[in-house]
Amino acid sequence: MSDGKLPREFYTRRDVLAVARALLGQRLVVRARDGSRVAGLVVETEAYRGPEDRASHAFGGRRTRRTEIMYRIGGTSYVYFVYGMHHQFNVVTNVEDVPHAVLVRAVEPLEGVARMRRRRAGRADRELASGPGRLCAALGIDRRLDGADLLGDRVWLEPGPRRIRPSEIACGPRIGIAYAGEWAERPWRFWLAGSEHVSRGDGRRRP
DNA sequence: CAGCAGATTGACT
DNA sequence: GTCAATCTGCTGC
Repeated sequence: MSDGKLPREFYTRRDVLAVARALLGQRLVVRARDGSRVAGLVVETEAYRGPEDRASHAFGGRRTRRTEIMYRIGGTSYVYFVYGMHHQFNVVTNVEDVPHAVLVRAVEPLEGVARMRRRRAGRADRELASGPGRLCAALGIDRRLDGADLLGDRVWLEPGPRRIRPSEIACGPRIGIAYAGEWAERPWRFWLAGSEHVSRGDGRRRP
């Protein structure tokens, strides 16, 4: 296995915050039904550190059919369905049995843009994948990809086109987890400062 | 097995 | 800024 995919060691690092930062600027690729590629540059992520993180689905070591995937080895895809209509794509990190994961919240369209425009009919390009539900719709990610190996051939990450400097990375509180108390305040959301493709979770929060 | 809230989005006041 | 859509998984009766 020596193609351009990010290696297993990228995902099995013990620090999920480091992986959340390192994912910025990488290329998320989904293989379409006809074998062609649809891909985007990761511009926004959030770290979830179960079992201690109250905002994580794996808080308290919760282990159900849905969360079971989070306990797999780093480099596994965790896709779940929320609000009755949206999918969310996560990257499982750390070693087996440690339920850490990174939610990919936004990507900048790179390949298969015509297909994304079709799937997201009527949206401006900067809104094609600027949100966790939007990027799943644009890239064609659904629960069929839950549990997929990110070193396999259905969905994976490749090194991005350029190196990201630490100074380009902004951080702030995670979105939509107000119920998580003090955990909601932790600055575990990361994005490429200045990107026009980050989610509106940004501007929408706080006065 | 009913009720409810959710790692959101888009339409509308 | 407000709110419905829509359904799964979890919780509790």
